[in-house]
Order: sequence, then C-alpha cells, then structure tokens
Amino acid sequence: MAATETLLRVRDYDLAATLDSGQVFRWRQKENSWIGVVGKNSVRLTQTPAGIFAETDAPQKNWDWLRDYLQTEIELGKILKAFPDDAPMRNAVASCRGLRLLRQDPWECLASFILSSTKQIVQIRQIVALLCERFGDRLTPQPPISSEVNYSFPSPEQIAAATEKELRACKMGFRAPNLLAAARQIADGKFDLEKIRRLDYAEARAELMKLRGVGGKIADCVLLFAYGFDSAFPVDVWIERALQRLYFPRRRASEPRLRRFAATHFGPHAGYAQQYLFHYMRTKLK
DNA sequence: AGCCAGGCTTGGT
DNA sequence: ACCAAGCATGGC
Repeated sequence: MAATETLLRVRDYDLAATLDSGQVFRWRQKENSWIGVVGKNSVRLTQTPAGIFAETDAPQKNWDWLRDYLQTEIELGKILKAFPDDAPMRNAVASCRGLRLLRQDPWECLASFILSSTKQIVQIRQIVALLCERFGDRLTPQPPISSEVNYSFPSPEQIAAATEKELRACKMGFRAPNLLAAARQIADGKFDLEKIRRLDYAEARAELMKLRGVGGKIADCVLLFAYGFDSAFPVDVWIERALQRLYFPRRRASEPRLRRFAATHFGPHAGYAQQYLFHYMRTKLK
C-alpha cells in the first residue's frame, strides 16, 4: 500500500542530536519536526515515544530508502559496547544517548564536505541551501504534508553545467573550483564514486584524496557518513581538542601522536566513537 | 614551514 | 552601530 506517512519503530534514537550533529547540513527544525530532503523526497520527521514518524509529499511503496538513510535497523547497543571503557567515552555516551550516524548519498556528502573546509556549521548550511535552490530540482510541495518548496541536492551533472562564478555566488569562495572539478570528473565518468564501495578503507581514502580540496579529514567524513566505513575517524580541530583535553590533560600531545592514539584506541566503530566525542564536546563542554 | 583562500559569527568598544 | 578577531581545512 502506497502511503505518504509511516512510523519507523525505533528506540534509542535522538533525531535532533543526529540531524544537528554536523554530519549533515540540510535539515531544519520547524516546531517539533525536522524538514529535509532525502533523494527526491521532501521529508518531515517527528520524534514520538513510539519511534520516528515520517511524512513525504509523494506516496511511498516502501520505506527502505528512509530506514537505510536514518540507519534505524542497526543495533546501537552492540556498537556502544565495543567502545573503549574509559571515563571520557562513558560520559560522552551517557550525555548523547541515541545519537546515530546517517547513511548519506556519496555525492551529496562529498560535495557538502568539500564546501565545509574552514567553515562553521551555520555557514555550511547556508552555502548548501543556496546551492540546492539554484542548481537542484524544485520539488513540488503537497499541502498539507509540506507547505514550503524544497530542492533536491544538485547532481554532479547539474553542478558541472554551472560556472565557477555562479558557484562563488553561493558564497563558497575558494571552494568553488574544487567542487566544480569534482562534479566534472564524476559527470564525465573519470571518477567513480561507486568504485569506492569495493575498496578497503586505506584504498578508498587514497582514492577520494585524489580530488582537489579533499584531504584526510574530508575523505574520512565521506567514508564514514556515506559509505559506512565505521573505522574512519575524522580528526578536525574539535576532535583534536577533545582528545587533548579528555585523554592527555597533563601533557601536550602532538597532532600525529593524537592521530595514532585515535587509530588504535577506539576500536572497530571508531567513527561512531568520534561522533559521540564530537557531539559531547560541542554541546556539553565549553 | 607558514601563509593564503570567503564570509559569517562573536566579542569588544 | 561598528570593527577586529575568530573560525578551521587543504594546497602550495
């Protein structure tokens, strides 16, 4: 039965923390709900005691795409149990109960993180919103499900057809040529985002880093948030500060030292651990 | 190794 | 209201 709404029964899922934790930049809060776009679907999500209530403009035959995006089927408990048993991790888990990792579209994730460099989250949201309005597909609103116009994330082809000047007008500055180059390589078939899935972590990371404007941090974000490489551990200044403060409070640890520590300390779900530390640091410390 | 590349937010006056 | 400093990643 095609329907425009469903209830995803899930517990231990903090929708607000998940959609507002710096892994994705398209969701906005409206009253008690979150409005966003997944693929070509405008989506409204509402946290309820029974789970996540989801509404879309178009009727859906099944909701697998949304379950996959929200990662509602994973066993969070198992992941949390695999975290190192130390005080910082216990505190982070206790204060960010229900924080999840999404499974995003690789191109949207890559493009968003190319735009993220040396930007704060509020600014990344603005840039991405402008980019979608100007180059994405207009999605027709269906009252009363949605009253506002939404836009799909522009495809590599849509961005490849733009000029650097038009992209700069979305306030992305020096990131414009990087985004344009990536879009063109992908649109021309010279860079294959699907191939990344078949590589191991180190190979996949090296492959992404061939793109201009993609260093280790951005590659790790894409590997973690879009491809599900759970061992990817993006190290940005927040995480560096968190590691320094939580694990080396007495002595100053060099950046390579912190990286080596992170690579071995957090186990097979290091990426999840990173998200908990990041959110803990952003919301609870300083 | 150290500087440079938007533009928005924050903090000081 | 204004102006300076801060943000935070990759490339050269």
